[in-house]
Amino acid sequence: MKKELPKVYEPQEVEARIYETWEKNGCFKGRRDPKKKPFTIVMPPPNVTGQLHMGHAMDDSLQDMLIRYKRMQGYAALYLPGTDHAGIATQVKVEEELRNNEGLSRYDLGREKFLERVWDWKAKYGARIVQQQKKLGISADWERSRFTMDEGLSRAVRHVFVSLYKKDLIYKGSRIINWCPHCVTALSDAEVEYQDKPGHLWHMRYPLADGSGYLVVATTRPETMMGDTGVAVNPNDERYKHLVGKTCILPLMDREIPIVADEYVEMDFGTGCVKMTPAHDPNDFEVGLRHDLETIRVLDDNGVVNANGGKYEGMDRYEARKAVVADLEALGLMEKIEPYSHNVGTCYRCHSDVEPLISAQWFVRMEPLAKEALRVVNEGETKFVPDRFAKTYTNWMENVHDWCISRQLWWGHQIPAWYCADCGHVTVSETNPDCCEKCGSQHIERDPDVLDTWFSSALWPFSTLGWPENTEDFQYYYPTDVLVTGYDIIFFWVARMIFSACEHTGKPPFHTVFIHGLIRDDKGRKMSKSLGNGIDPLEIADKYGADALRFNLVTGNSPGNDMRFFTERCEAMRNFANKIWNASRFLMMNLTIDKCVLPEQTTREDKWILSKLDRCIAEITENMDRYELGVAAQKIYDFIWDDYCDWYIELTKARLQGDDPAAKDQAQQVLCYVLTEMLKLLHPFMPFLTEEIWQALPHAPEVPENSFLMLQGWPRYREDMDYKVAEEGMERVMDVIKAIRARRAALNVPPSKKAAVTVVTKYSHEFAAGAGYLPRLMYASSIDVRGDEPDDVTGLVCDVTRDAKIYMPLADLVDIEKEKARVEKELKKQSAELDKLNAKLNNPGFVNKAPAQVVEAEKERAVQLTELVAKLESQLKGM
RNA sequence: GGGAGCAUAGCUCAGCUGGUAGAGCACAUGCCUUACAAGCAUGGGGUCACAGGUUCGAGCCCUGUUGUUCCCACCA
Repeated sequence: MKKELPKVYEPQEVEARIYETWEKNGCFKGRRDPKKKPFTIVMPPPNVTGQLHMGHAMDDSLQDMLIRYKRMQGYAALYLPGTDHAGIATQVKVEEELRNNEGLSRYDLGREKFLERVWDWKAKYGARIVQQQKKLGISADWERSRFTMDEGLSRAVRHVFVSLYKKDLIYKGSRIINWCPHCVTALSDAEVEYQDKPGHLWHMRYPLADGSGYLVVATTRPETMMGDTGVAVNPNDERYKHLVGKTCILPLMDREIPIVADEYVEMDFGTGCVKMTPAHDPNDFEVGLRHDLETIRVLDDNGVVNANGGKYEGMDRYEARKAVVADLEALGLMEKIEPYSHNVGTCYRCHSDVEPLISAQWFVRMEPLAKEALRVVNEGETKFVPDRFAKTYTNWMENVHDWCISRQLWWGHQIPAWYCADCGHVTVSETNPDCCEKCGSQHIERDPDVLDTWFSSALWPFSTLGWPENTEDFQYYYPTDVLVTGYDIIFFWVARMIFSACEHTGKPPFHTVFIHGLIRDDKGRKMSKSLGNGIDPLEIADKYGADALRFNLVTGNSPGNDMRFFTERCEAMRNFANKIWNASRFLMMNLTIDKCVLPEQTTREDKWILSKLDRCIAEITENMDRYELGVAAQKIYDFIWDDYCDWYIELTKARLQGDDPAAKDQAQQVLCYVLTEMLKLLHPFMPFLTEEIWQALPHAPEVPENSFLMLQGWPRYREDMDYKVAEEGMERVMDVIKAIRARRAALNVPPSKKAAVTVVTKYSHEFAAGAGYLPRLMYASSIDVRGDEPDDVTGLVCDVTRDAKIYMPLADLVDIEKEKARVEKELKKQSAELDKLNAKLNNPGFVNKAPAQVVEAEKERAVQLTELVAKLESQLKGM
């Protein structure tokens, strides 16, 4: 069964074909199986209109690696995908399109027609990202794909809303909220990004009403002064004590406002007098409540001054700022202007400055919910990996404010609350009511607002499984196992899933939160549209293969840390893929067996590689279980390249190309067996390549025809194996080979020039067993392995390893002085090491206190080093 | 104002519970060795930021310092 394969691996051709086969054969399907343990990952739903970026590629790849691993381990794995309606983001996009193409606003269309457009958009682009995920090899159960505005999920949202409302955990109230004048909606605290921006501190004079002078207030926001309803000073401030209780005149508005004393005011900041604008500042609002100050909103929903703003009405907030400042200056009321940099809240979607303003919104009462959400993390029912993120989470949860959940958008889950025009009662109901539940009036109107998009995402781990129905899926798969996401959405999403799940299902939604970092460009900058430094994962996958991309994304950094993306690294990973391809190609070219069974008799080099494989399996399994995916990937990389390719294949060539059919079979069997196991270990990381190769290999007799690598069992390590002796022997031989290579390289001897090699060692039997491969690896024309020194070593180059002495007739190539210097240097190095070691062993502290195992190992090392030093000394003496 | 991360080879980063410093890329030398030049072999290159401490032993643990990045927070 010889196969002709291209010399270079071509992922482009392979990947699409393999994926299609997997999908056609239902390999990704989550199947409930009472005999198996479930393992569930719900995919963080990307935005419906989104495009796959590097962050998704990493997030999805990590999930896919975990799910493939668990699937191979025999779990009933479910990888549940879906998309998010992404309220603001999507609505903004459709509005943009509408404006650009038809010059219309959403108000021109009206709510119903506009929503039709959004659904059209969703239908058009919603599947795009799924196609992109498939290119990466994501093995999600696509048939179960959910959308946050599906009927089922919408029912869950209404159910939750009503349930929380009934428990008084949702309320409507007038509070200071973050308002985005560009998106024209309220935002939650989490949706505000603070940026340090250069600004000014304006010192403005407010004349006292009694004409006895003026106060100077310092502000960063002069444009809100029309809404000032007081000036506050600290009660202990001697400068102003006499003014408390008096009034001053608000300039430009000619309104008399009280001077109040409040602890909130810091005496040593600014002037110690603060203008109070309760409608536009959360602190002022609180002060206003304490002192019964009036609340006057002066900005409308678009950030434009309203009728309360006097002559400034109709001005945009920035315009108004300029006008106010100019007018105050003209009146001589501007005391001074200082440059001042301060934190300005911006909208996480459009980055406009957020306007704090008073507004009637719906809120989730967080304090009672946070309690359980904190408990499950503190008590370890839900673990963060790496665990430092648990602190991030608990810090946030401990200080969380009530969550503003209403949005003045159209795209989303409309709030299930109806207002009665007659009695004012609010009816909150899962089903649409005909009349007011209190007075029976039919004059009821539904709240036009929709819910925060994260309100529905918060239910994702259970709403996607059919909850609130107690479905079989829900019973079997819930709670889910691992949530994989970036640290940037712990607050938005992870925290909210946890408290929602605890509240509604009584269980935390997953036992592990696996956090990864962000992907940055090669200079360490965040990838962003505005910088234009984003790298398209699909382009990379096209060029280097999805496998190479995946491997790149999982290696070279530790969990939770940001990663810089280097295209060159993809190249290195592609080379790795190609390396495996060629190793496999080599095997195919030499293949005469049609079943892969580990032979009963094995050679020492077979035992060596099997033993290495075994350790590799054990370690990689452990790493995978500890979410150390990068370490696991690195280990399989090293094993394949260094141990299997660079050594083992070379060691088998003599047998493969020799005349002994039994030896030939034996070598093939082991090669094939080890390759198969390696492919399994590598499969979670490089699913396409491994599947492609596996399909072409002979399998174990029990493996059915037409089966897939992705559905094979995860390798087990064989505890019965004890190849320690074989392994050590092999490594002694390898040391000699390496020494010969090094000497020849140092002397620039081309491989074509063979030499007669003499090895002096007490382990000569180990070399005898290598008669087949040694000449090739030692570039030897003849090999003489002996226990005693040869009689005449004149004209021979000498080198030593810890267990052997090597002679080669290359002396004519050697500069004897240089050679001496080299040996002396080596001797010095090794002696120093030996001295250090002896000092350690003579230190009673070490011998008595260090673990016996460590002491033994060091003693052993000392013996070896002593031998080596002795050899070096004798070598030097002979020069 | 709190909290966290990072500082290791020229570059980018690994280094798990403390036990002789690693990888990839880059560099140098020699190789078209019958799987692979996207390769093979060999080599150079590190006071593990700094200062203390714990320990028989510290890149790793503790304290402090410096530099840097990020998150949170209602000083106008």
